[in-house]
Amino acid sequence: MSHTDRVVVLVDMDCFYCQVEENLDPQLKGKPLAVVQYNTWRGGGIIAVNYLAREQGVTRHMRGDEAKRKCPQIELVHVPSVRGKADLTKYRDAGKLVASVLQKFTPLLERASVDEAYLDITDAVAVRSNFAKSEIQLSQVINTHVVGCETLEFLYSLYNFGLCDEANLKLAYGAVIAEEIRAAVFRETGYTCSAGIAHNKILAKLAAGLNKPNRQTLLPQDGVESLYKDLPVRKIRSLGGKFGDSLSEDLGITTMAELERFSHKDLRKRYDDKTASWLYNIARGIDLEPVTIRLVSKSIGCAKTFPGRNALIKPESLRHWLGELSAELVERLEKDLEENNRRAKQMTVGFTHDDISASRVHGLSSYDAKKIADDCYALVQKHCVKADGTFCVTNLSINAGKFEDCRNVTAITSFFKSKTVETSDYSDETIDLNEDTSKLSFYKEADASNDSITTEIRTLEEDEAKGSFFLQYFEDMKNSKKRESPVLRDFDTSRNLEDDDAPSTSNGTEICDECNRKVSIAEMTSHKDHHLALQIAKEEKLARLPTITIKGKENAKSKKRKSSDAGTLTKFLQSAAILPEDESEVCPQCQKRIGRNDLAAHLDYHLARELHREINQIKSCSSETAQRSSKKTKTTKAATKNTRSVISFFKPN
DNA sequence: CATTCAATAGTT
DNA sequence: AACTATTGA
Repeated sequence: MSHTDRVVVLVDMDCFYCQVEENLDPQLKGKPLAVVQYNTWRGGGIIAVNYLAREQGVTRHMRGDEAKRKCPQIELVHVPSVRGKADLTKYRDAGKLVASVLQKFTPLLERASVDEAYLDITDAVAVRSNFAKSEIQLSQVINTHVVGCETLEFLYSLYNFGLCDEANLKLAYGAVIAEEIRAAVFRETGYTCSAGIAHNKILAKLAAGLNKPNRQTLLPQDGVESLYKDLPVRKIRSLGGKFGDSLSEDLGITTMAELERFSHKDLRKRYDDKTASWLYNIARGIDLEPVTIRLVSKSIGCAKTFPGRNALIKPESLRHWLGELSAELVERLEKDLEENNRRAKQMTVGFTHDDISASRVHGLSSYDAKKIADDCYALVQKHCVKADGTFCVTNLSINAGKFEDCRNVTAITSFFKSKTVETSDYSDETIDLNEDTSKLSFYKEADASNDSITTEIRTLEEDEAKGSFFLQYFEDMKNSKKRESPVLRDFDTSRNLEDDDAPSTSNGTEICDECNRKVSIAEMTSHKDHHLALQIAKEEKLARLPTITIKGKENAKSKKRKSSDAGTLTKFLQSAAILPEDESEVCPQCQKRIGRNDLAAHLDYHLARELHREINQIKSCSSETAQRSSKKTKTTKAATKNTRSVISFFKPN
């Protein structure tokens, strides 16, 4: 029961609105592009920029005109204007399509915005690792970056020298599944996305932003320290605004590493218990907030600003715009009723007048645009009209919420009560019955039948088209001899506080000069062996890469030799560190002192590292062709030549 | 005169 | 219920 038990993925669509436009009009692909709303004032406001345009320095916040100046070739797509205001329907619909794909991988899906969602794939990972027949291969995580080390090094560490903990293995399977998720999203929607894989939501979100676009990032718990070293506090979700600024100012800090120096007690002096605990945990990469099932929004609203001279001062214009807003609102509410079988019971009308914002709540008995507009008009007028009878409104919004389910929900409710505990590990998760659980293929299937879950499994098995996670899940469950009882996860935020007085670096450890990680002194020898053996693994992986031709004759032997030779090689390297100056030279790559006779081989080691990095980059950009192919050829040659030297480096003469 | 619009969560 | 803060495209 620890904070590293879960596997959380944050899927974030790349410049989503731009991708939606590119797919609707494929001619736009390959061109710098921005999406703008309204073109009346300085070319409209930019709300999304694709990566080609970002390369040219185009950013959000810019006006369309400014973007044109920066990047004359840029294509500007305008958000359609309906009833005088921006209509974001197509992006909302595209977001729903993506969510429907994500849903196939776990019911524990939380839509965080139109283009972002959290997935708790802990159970899918458990299934994978329980039934895995072989080690995870690099090819399964070819688009994955790992914070703190090379992906290959991370994979290797999972299976050797006992350095791996269960937690990192889970994340590795999480990355494999995340690759599959992103591939499915692309296959079924044509959109690319980035993802973060970590033990919690905060870290998953942070990780997802590290390698964009169309890449994913695994953030191991032991990668947090290096990442936090220079990470500005504002990069953490919810610390990007005023609170983060005041935090930085109050504590006199800039980075997360600096925040970690504050004890819980120190934080408690300035913040309430909840905030202090949250900060304390987050500074250590701990976040216990659960992924909650949420597929639909809790409110639906629309708004419009009337800046400067557009301010509303006449009753007719006020009534007009409330009419437009309520028309849009009703349209969306009716669509929502169709899709989600629910009705909003309350509305809130918001308004800004003379720089003062206010809002009023009102019952919502029917989806009647005229009645809503009239009700809103009365409320706004009552509040905004001054003593002299004039008013000046610069912003209007209408929001609908307090949804109630229309459908007979008892069948589903009773299903959860009777079946959830025995079949699922989600019993501790909040399940909002306002959600349209019938959309979950699993629940729908189960609900449609009164038979037991086992019967249901057979139905699913017979239906190949239902290629969901659950098919595999139940398949594995059924074949499993022993099944662990459901585990209750602990999200109590008051727990998991480490002892304030404990030293941040425990005794008996040293920093490995290869990887800068803390390693216990007792384990240092085998840890060093790990780095050496890693090189052998790299040779093997290099040899296996399909686009690279390397003589593989030494593979089998080098693997066999691994255990027997690693120790001697360790001694070789360690002795190199204390060589006298006249018999050695300082390596220009790593500044280590290397015996003169071994310098050539040592340089090959660095070359192999570099090659691996290059090859990784080529592999991960497989869509590009022309420009890359020349580089690829060059690299292939170099790999053939140099890797053999690396092999010989490990071969006893 | 100018991001604009949308959605959520927390506080009082 | 009203208001504020935050995030994100």
